[in-house]
Amino acid sequence: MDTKVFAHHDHAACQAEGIAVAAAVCAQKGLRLTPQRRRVLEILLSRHRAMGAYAVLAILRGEGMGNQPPVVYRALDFLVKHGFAHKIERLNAFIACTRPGAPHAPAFLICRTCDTVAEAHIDPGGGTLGDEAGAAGFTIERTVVEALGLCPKCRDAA
Amino acid sequence: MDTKVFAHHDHAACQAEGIAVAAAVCAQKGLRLTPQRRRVLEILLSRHRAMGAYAVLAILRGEGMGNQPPVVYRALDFLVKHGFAHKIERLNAFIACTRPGAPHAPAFLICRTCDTVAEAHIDPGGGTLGDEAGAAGFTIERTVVEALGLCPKCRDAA
DNA sequence: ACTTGCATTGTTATATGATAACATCACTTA
DNA sequence: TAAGTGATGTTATCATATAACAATGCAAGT
Ligand SMILES: [Zn+2]
Ligand SMILES: [Zn+2]
Ligand SMILES: [Zn+2]
Ligand SMILES: [Zn+2]
Repeated sequence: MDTKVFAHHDHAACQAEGIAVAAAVCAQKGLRLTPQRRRVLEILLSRHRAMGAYAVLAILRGEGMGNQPPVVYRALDFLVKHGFAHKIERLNAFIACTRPGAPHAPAFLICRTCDTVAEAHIDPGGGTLGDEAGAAGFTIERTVVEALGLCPKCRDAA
Repeated sequence: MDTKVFAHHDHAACQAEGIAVAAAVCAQKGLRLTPQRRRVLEILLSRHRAMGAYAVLAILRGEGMGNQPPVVYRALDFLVKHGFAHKIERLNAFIACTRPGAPHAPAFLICRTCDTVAEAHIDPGGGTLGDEAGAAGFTIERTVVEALGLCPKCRDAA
């Protein structure tokens, strides 16, 4: 799990690696990491928080890289579709993936005080829910798992 | 788990019980299950599907029980706050609780074909995620767990 | 009955999140 | 060059949710 995000870490490396991996995966799969898409990913990578589409759009606007909602939604759709970003349903917001390229079932730890979001990885068919789904004949294709609470730093501060 | 919702069952009993339990809990806790709130709960209980706030509002309108968004959002807030309904984050929609009154951590199985939603119950601090959160010092207060896939009926039909 | 306080409801307006539709541009390939 | 495809620009609109304030209803205490 990437709970390092709750503590000090080499964040410049986070960002650089995120972009580098995305670029490598795109090159390998024949996808086009266009300037807009790359910039949106950079924006998401700039912090370990989820950002709303319109917050991203505001930044793009300031840089002359797009003025209308579809611009940012298209970029976000691309990033989410290919696993470079995730949508946090609870927040209607988006965050860069910390394990891009590799297929995985993400889960998120969301601090209600500082809004930091850590990405964990789970077995989508595992646990109690997987057992019950199996017993009921329900086929799980995708999971949304988001835990809300307090990160260690904010808990200690309280 | 209430996966009976994927098959034939005595649904009239579902509805009657939902209302009866809500009324009993409200009486016991000094809450007011007003006509509007009761009616919204009845609407949610009418099917094992999540309904958008505006879909509920459309029904209320047809019955002269409210014309503006705040009417339905207030009723939904009340029902969610006191555990008579849940919000499905993935769908921006609401569903009646199948275990009202008792505190619980719900999880949902959402069929992408027929839109039926079953409510399961999980241990919020259990499983891989709970372990990882504990290891990271993250305190889980609430969980959003939504599995998307195919219910047995729709899978057999495919 | 009166009044005081508080929860609920009515209503207007607006904020926030997301997509449809269509024109234009750019890059690839025949 | 021409056609085909994917990406971008742009307008308009839809969908979801809340702020703010007025009016009403209800209960407790006098
Ligand atoms: Zn980092
Ligand atoms: Zn925090
Ligand atoms: Zn039923
Ligand atoms: Zn189904």
